[in-house]
Amino acid sequence: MKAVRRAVTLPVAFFKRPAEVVAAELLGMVIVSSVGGEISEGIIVETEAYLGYDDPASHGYLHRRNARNAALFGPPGTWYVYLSYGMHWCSNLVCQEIGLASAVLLRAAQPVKGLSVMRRRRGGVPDRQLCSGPGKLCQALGIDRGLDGAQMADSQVIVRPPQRREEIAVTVTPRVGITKAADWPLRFHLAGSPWVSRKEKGGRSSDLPP
DNA sequence: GCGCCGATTGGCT
DNA sequence: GCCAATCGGCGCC
Repeated sequence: MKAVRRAVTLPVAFFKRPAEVVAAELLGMVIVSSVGGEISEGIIVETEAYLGYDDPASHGYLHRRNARNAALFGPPGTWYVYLSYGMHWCSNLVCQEIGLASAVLLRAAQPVKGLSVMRRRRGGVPDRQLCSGPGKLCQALGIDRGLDGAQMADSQVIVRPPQRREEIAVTVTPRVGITKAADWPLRFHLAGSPWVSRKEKGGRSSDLPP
């Protein structure tokens, strides 16, 4: 009898590190959704780091905790999903340690599998825009509040390393759509990727070891 | 291609 | 009231 191939996902230890490290290393990894029994999958091309209670742009700034952001204060590897502007879901993975309120926001992905599912969920927009933003990514992958608070490895949406790790170039820019600490360079994306949420306008490129 | 603006919900001042 | 880790449509250059 053949050995069953177990789904390989990231260990909790991966998330037990500073959010900016996790954010950079998530680039090039694969996000796999089986929500609703339908597989859809993409390569993560854009992320943002939120550092925790010291970060004015973090929902957990100054330990501000409420019913909505409780998952952000959970253990590393926890999904934190919240509603933005009353209509878009945004997905984060908690980093570092319990209570720090540090996380990485998934901002964009390159669709690679389940394109028809994504197109249906996204209402037939051009493929380039299926996952080119945090709200779009959630809609394409079927992510909503149902994922909030789940441990990633036990959930219907997991992240795994790519089949083979290629050398990638990461560009760092300020974060998007925030007003506080808006100049902190904590947004990361694959250099030159056409699948990101907005065009590059400057930013520093650097090579990441394989 | 770029910038402005409305939609819509919930938590906070 | 006011604001927000957004999106898509519209007007204008």
